[in-house]
Amino acid sequence: MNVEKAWETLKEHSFKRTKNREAILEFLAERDGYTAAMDVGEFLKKDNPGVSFDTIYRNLATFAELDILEETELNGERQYRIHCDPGVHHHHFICTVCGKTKHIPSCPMDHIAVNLPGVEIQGHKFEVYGKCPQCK
Amino acid sequence: MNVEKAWETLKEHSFKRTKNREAILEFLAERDGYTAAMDVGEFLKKDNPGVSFDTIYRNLATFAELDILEETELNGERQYRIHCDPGVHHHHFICTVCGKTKHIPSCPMDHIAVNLPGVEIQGHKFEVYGKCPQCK
DNA sequence: GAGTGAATCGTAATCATTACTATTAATTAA
DNA sequence: TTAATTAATAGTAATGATTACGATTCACTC
Repeated sequence: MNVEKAWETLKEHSFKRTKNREAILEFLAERDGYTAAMDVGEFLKKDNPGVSFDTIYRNLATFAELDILEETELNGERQYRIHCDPGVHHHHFICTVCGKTKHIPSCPMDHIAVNLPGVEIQGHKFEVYGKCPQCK
Repeated sequence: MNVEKAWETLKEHSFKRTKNREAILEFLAERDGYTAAMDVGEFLKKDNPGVSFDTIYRNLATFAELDILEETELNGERQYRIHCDPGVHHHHFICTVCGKTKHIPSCPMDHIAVNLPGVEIQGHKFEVYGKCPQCK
């Protein structure tokens, strides 16, 4: 998912092109891992010191709903990254030091015979944690 | 893991037998799914209205460290359950309505060729979410 | 360029969790 | 069995991320 594509998606859904949204996408496009919502906010403050929590959290949630960003929760913090392969279900290795991720294309739900009679499966979470080569 | 076994483990590590700890174990032994820390606290208040956050969180964390309880984080809340198969690595299906769990004995790490050269794997999380037969 | 609703600001509230000190209680050993 | 000692707890304040909301500003349409 590149930034151009994201703007197309936003336009399709009648979202406006604002400085804050530009800054969020610009920032996350440069990173290749998960970033906490608060850290995104810190970046926005460089250009816009008065940016409000409302703006940060609302836009990140909007982007996640539109599948522009991927979202996860780590250590009680919400984390976001640019969708690395939109539309294709996958998982991640996540570095616990720097947040960088590695794509894991396979999904445990395909490989594991999950024997759960009578239940209605709505979703799942699979993440691998550790240290990336740079942080070891 | 039954309550007797838990007390043995606690004794081995020189933890004292207190009313609060008895109540926590009694409560969680009766449940067959994850329960939020705050909900455990609510139960403690029945017998001990003045119980403090410190007591609730400290004991739950202690129990998790001793492998008496299993711990997870769901919707930004810490959740605990009696360890259903201590010492044997496994995962859970978790009902998003009532919190009840079903044991998943297999682990994706055994079945998936995770190709992550150079990384140091420290852990992983695999949970399946949905509705149990009673909550459908 | 004016009108309109979306987006934002500024700030307060919420909610789970953490922190800390004084007090109480469970165990140990005399 | 009691006294000593040390863990455990109560009570309460602080923290930190997130949510909420009225007032204002801004992006886009006509």
